[in-house]
Amino acid sequence: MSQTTGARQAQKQQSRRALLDAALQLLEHQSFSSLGMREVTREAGMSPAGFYRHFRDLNDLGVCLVEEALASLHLMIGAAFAEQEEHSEPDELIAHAVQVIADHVQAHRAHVRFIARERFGGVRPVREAIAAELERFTDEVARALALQPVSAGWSTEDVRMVAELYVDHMVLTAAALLEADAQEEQRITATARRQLRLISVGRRHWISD
Amino acid sequence: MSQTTGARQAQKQQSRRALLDAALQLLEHQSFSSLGMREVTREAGMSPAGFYRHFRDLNDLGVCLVEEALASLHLMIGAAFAEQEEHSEPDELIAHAVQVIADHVQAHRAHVRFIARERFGGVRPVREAIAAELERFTDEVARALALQPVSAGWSTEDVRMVAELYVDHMVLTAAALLEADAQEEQRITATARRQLRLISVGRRHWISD
DNA sequence: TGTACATCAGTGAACGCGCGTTCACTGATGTAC
DNA sequence: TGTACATCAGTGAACGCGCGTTCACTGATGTAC
Repeated sequence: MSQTTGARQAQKQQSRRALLDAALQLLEHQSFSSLGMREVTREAGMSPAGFYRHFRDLNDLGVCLVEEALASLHLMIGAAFAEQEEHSEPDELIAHAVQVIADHVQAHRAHVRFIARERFGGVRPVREAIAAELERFTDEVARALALQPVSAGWSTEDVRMVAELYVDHMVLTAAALLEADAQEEQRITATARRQLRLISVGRRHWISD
Repeated sequence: MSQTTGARQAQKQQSRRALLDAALQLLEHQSFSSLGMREVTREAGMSPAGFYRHFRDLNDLGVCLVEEALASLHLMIGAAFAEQEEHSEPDELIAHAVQVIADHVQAHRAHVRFIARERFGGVRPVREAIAAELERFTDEVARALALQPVSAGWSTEDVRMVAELYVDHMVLTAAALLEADAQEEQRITATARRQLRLISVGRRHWISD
């Protein structure tokens, strides 16, 4: 029976999860390059040698975290764009988008912190994995932007440039929200809405080459 | 005589410089939180114990690096704004500003890398020092923007929001240029110019509250 | 169902190594007379 | 200028400690008959 046959696999999966979660936990107060694997196994309640049953080394674990963190981001942006028809007013749409980011930070704090911290961090494999995922992410945003009426007649470079601006802005806003208390959160989201409005005004009056 | 009296101080200053430079050198391939102080003294050609004649610990050295790195950035932005009268065409001004950034990255590669990498890095004292300096930096930019004719009638919040957008954009562009070869540099600067133009268009058509 | 063997996730001890910090020291530089 | 003493930047040895990795192992889970 597959239910019992999978028991071992299920346990292994659970241990792997424990290692990933332990790492995310520890990364709240340090950056990835200073993380130790004894530290991670200790936090996960496993003996040091057990680590090697799941990952080749810490960088391997790091790359898995990148994929995991950006998968949830993909879902977020998908949801945000899917709902845009519900908001006829541009300002309403912007307010909603910023709220989606704030909610995402609330729900995936550790993942967002990891991406923000390691995007320009000192560990090449992790940095490159993040760059590659954000690239794909920007493509996705560019495709969605190209469908909006305001982009009619725009060159692909111009659409892409706006997509990059939005993605960078989103990641920076998320990073800023990480350390904010309730009051700072108000200020940050208010500023983010203004900035998105400025970009939106720029798009409406843009003359594409 | 003060020339000879200062000999000891001058030598000390030189050793301190050697430690800072050694750290900057090592930070090309790792992040600050994984830096070791034996590593730094080794690179500087000094015995480990000598370190304590100059810094309390590595964080102390890190904060000094922040101040140093952002001092050169202040000079840069000052120069960029001072020269703006020479460029009557907005597009020319934007192209010039982007060139100033590219030149700065070329001339202060290690400093720029340090700021980009540690801005959201895992070492709190360093992160907070960078945040504080960028804050002052943004104030400076906001003051310069307020003087431009296009900002007439704008609320201080709106001017500040644009300043933040510019500073973030500048730091991101500088970070992107760090790892770029000649061809990528073309793409990055071209995109940066487009983005600044979009923001510029947004500013011209903005209606401040 | 029961039995005998295979698999393999996780253990615990061991290894050599580099770490950060301390300490008493050395010897060039600085100062007082 | 010359001498005797003070300062203090930098040394080299020593410390205890936690690191990453390896190894033979244990015992629960899975498989074949």
